[in-house]
Amino acid sequence: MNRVVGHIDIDYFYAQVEEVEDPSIKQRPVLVCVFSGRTEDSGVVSTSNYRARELGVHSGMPIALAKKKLQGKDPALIRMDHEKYEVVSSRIMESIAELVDILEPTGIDEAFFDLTSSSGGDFLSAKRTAEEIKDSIYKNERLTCSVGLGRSKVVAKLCSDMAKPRGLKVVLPDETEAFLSPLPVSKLYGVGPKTTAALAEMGMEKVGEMAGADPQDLEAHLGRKLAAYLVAASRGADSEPVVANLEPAQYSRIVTLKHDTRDPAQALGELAPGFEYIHNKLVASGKSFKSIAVIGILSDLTIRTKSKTFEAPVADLAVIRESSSSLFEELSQSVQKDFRRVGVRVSGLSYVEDQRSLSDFIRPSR
DNA sequence: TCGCCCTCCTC
DNA sequence: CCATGTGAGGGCGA
Repeated sequence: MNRVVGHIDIDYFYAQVEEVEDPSIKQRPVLVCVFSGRTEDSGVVSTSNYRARELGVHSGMPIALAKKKLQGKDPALIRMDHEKYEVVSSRIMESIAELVDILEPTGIDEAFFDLTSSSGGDFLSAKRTAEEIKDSIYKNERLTCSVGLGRSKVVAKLCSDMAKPRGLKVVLPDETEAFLSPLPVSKLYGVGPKTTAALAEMGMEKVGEMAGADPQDLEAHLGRKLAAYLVAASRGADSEPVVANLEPAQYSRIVTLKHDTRDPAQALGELAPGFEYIHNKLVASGKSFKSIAVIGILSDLTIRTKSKTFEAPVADLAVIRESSSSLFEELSQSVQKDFRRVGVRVSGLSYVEDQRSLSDFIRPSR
């Protein structure tokens, strides 16, 4: 049977949530900003509405630069409120889950879903479900979203991307090759600037050119996994299943320092709330970690890490603090420049028997 | 397997 | 002049 895979993406999510909360800003450029706190306007634009985009603002743009572009345009600058968006997101995900076979959230505002068995492989039936999802989100939250349907994750994601804002695009199985072939390779999920450049060097700019490429050649330039993925994806034959309830593999926290420094004690001080945040995550999820890393982003924006792995899983706040301390000691001695940002990450997460909550025994899935 | 780095994703 | 924050995954040398 046909696989029927969907991808949903809420339009300019953070900014749209802010518009719903305060409709009076809707006609203005809306910028949801991450203020780093170094100077008044330091930080970046996380999301903006379409009015702002028309005026040249985009995600990742420094706030000061965005303000310059919007002089005289009466922009609304709003501080990002992650918890608020998290609450809205959870409600939406729960509502979608009721309408699909499998739901795989891949971010705060997007998810893959599988409709293969409920649609019986029929895209017309799946399309009706997709419309139902869109309608229910609009009815309940007043938020618009874009949805794509195709025979694989890569196709579904491309469709939702092309459908935005507020659209629905379906690519039927027998339309897939013709749909993919003329697209630039950079449109494919997982193909960023570096991979695009590498492919261009091999003479490949369109997806169709990869479908017929020599796998050995691709592998030599891009590595085994990526080569295999690209050949499959370019034919719309990527076979990654939609999987519900993916467990996080790591928790991390990075902060921007008030002032650049090489002093490990300073770095540690500003990161202290980060240690607690990670510890809370571990406790809440009932998990322990096996590896811990500290991350330093230097004044020239290069990234350095230092990590260690324990023989057995641990979860103590004191261990996080003390390991980070000694790792930062080592890292600061090996770098020539000051830290601009510092972070900590725990990985190799696992459940520890006596930390599991009762619900895990009542409901063995998880 | 570990440690480190690179690439990519989203907003 | 200014450049956030979170997480996944892969390559590669040791």
